[in-house]
Amino acid sequence: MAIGRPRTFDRDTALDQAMEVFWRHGYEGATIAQLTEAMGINPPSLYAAFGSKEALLKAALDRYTARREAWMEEVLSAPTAREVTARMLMGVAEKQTDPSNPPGCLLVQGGLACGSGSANVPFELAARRAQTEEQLRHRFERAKAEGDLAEAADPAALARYVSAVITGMSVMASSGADREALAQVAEVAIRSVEEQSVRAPIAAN
Amino acid sequence: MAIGRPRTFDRDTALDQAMEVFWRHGYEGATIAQLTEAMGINPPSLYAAFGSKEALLKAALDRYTARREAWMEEVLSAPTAREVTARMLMGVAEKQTDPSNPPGCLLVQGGLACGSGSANVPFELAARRAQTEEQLRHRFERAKAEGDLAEAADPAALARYVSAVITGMSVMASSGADREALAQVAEVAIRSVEEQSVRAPIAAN
DNA sequence: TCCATATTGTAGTGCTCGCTACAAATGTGG
DNA sequence: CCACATTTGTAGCGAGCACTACAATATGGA
Repeated sequence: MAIGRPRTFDRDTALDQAMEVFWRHGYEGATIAQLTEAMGINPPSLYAAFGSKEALLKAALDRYTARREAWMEEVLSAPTAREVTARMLMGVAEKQTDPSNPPGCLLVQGGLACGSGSANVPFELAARRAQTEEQLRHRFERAKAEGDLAEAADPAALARYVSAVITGMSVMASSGADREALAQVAEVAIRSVEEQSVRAPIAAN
Repeated sequence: MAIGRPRTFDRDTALDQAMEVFWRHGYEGATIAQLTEAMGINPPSLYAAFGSKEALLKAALDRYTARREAWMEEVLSAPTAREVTARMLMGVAEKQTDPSNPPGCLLVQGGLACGSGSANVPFELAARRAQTEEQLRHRFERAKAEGDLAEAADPAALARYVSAVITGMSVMASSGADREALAQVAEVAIRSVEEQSVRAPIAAN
């Protein structure tokens, strides 16, 4: 059997370029022409490799979350809820203003409201944002079980709160806020979690 | 001199309908066909009255902020920084989940990232969001001068923080969070400002 | 060497976009 | 009742959209 003409581009490299376009212009604002030019390929190659514009977005989102996985694990491995929050928010302040990427977070910039033809894109992004919140909730539940968070603390509410602050920072970054501005916001938020922490945590590790 | 055929629609009513379409679908996701249908007019009437799609958005934004002006003044008239924040965030939790409007905030849902042809729409929205932050900053500066906020408090940072939380809540609301969820976030954030308040404020009002 | 298979580049497809030309309609002032 | 000014509805403009038909090209296997 024959194998066929080999593809001239690297799938993941092309996906990185597409990610950047979606990140900067949003799903609806990104055109196939912009995407193909950034990816260095022609439309038929794009459609053969990814299927559709929306499927390309999903592939880019998969790669986006996969890229942050290692960092997320490092964040969640911090010994206390307060330290988890601090690493998380300070990391976000840095990442969202990293000049080697578009500002903000792809899961927000991708599109909060879309036209009727792409109505499920906002859902897709929201579902991926919810994953981070869930990871935080689990971590905070563990913190409470370990006596690190106060008895009165609500892990789900805290996770929602941290998640909301992250989103707010993302929007700030996308409209031009610099790292110091984001770090100031992070600092205030970190104290909120600190406030609900037990003063002398068990710190069993 | 003659006066001409009278217009058959009310400008502000039509603007309200347009506002809702932009709110629900974003600037790029809203089509002229959707707008004219919601406004109950035909394209030539829209263009004669507002000039262009972008000018229509700006008119809708003007109306949006004008509508909230009275509420903002009521919020800012609260006696302490803590109370200002509480009224603000609890009001936001309620307004952003009010079923008589699309969820979230028009200044966020309108569009964070846009295609190259509408690049200044995100700027326009960011500028309007910045106004709220500025109002909060002024109010917090006054609070500090009145001895209501601690000496160590940074009014600008606090205003940025509250502004970021509002934005985060807006995104949460747009992806389906209910009022209780938003109120929980608000509650945590309010405690952050409380923490920077002087325990027995001068409360000179 | 020739076939089978897959990708490539060119050049479009139909469709919807924001926007407008134009003529009929509807009012006021003389 | 006529002349003028403005709006209305119809119909359609060029441009750009996501997407694809097709032929040329490049590989591995027989």
